[in-house]
Amino acid sequence: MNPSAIKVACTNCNLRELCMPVGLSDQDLLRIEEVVETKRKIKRGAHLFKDGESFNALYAIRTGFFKTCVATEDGREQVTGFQMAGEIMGLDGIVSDHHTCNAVALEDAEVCVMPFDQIEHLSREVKALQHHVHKIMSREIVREHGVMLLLGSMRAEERLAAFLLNLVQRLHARGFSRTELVLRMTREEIGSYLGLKLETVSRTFSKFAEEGSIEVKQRHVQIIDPQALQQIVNAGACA
Amino acid sequence: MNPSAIKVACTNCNLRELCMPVGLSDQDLLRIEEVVETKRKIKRGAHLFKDGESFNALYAIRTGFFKTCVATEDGREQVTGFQMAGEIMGLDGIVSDHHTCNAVALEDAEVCVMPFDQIEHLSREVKALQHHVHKIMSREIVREHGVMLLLGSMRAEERLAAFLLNLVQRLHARGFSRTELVLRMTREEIGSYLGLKLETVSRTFSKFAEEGSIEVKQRHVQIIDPQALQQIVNAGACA
DNA sequence: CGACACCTTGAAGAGGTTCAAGAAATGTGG
DNA sequence: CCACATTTCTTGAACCTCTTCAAGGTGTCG
Repeated sequence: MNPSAIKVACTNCNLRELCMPVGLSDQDLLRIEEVVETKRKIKRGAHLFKDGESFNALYAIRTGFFKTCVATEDGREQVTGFQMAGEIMGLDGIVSDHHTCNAVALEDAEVCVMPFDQIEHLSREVKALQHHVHKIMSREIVREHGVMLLLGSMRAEERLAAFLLNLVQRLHARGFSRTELVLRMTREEIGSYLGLKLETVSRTFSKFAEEGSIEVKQRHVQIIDPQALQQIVNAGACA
Repeated sequence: MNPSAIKVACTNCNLRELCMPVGLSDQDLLRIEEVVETKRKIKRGAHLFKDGESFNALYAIRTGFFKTCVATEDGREQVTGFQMAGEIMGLDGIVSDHHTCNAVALEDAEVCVMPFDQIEHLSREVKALQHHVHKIMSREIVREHGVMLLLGSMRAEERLAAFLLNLVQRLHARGFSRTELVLRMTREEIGSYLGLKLETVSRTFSKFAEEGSIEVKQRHVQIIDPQALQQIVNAGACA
């Protein structure tokens, strides 16, 4: 058994409303809690799962921050997302019983391990869980539509502005500041996600800072003028 | 009732193995057939569903060809995919009970309408159906990862080559030629999907034709040298 | 404290876009 | 069935954004 595996209790988890259906009976909640068998700790830089590994479970992030990325044999890499507390990882593995991307912790992290056969079993009995699983997958599909829009039709400044706004919005939903954030990823990782080179990311940060929209000190970013950023995102479409 | 609604029979459908789980008992198959209540005909240019409409059903394409696209209020548009016979549309609508993209027929089409509440109901009882639904959603997530890789890290030629190879591969799986295809979409729609302008798409077609990899007559494309196209896709990663 | 990873900035260059014009195909109505 | 309007496609030339290459600075961790 994994030495970093720990028993878990959804009942007291403050992320419950993020990863669990709402309005469950106490009884159903307890049954789901049995599915969420263990926690697993992941050190910064370590993989939660790797491309090619067999798929067994979905993972709900309790603490920490992850990136997921796909890679081709010939060395191309693309960050497909950044995940934070309450978000679910591993959905890519269902179709082929093998993971098709890598999940890497960008800071020390803890995830809840949810064996997928148990999820399927229980969601045949608990309607709310079933629908919740469907919603989670649908949400991921819709999120990726948004990324495709970003990659396919936005320019560098628009991409970075949209990225920053998305990040703070998600952080704010978790109780953090809506104006201040600490980036857990490198410029290169941001660039990969946004389809830009790290130099372009860096330059664009500097440009936003010059314009007074943000303040940047390495990975600490302060959003000074969120509306200016929003403006940048919307303005581009007027072409 | 929709005048173009027609009773359907999965049992004889030659696309069954594409949209249905395999190894079903005759009994289960009949039950699923009840879920697939009706067909619906869509004229070229008409919407199957629109962004904002309430979500009721998933759609399996019987004949015809679709595009799905997202749009922002401010006029930006992005084609998120092209769908052909046997593929499932509408997954985007599950999360919010409303569709978040547009599905437009690029040629006269017929789809099977599968009310989602019935799918959920039945997949609580038929394990194979449940898993099949999960796989379909996971497959879409993985597909979109591929598009993100394409948009985020490939150059124009690589994108178009990958696009063509993907199209013929899917067509071939449906019994069509693996070297000849008729594009059902405009250069502009290809461009939107690939994050390029229509002029770039056109120029790149011409370039491939000059190099002898393909022959292009408007929307008729003949793949002369598939390996050359594959080469182009792989080569780019060596940077 | 030193090695290493990460970030910033500049200058030159390439790839893709934009603007523009014309050609080919498609659809429409008489 | 043909003429005309419209849409779609191709191609050229100038331009612009982002990349590439390069160097130096900053921060971090053992």
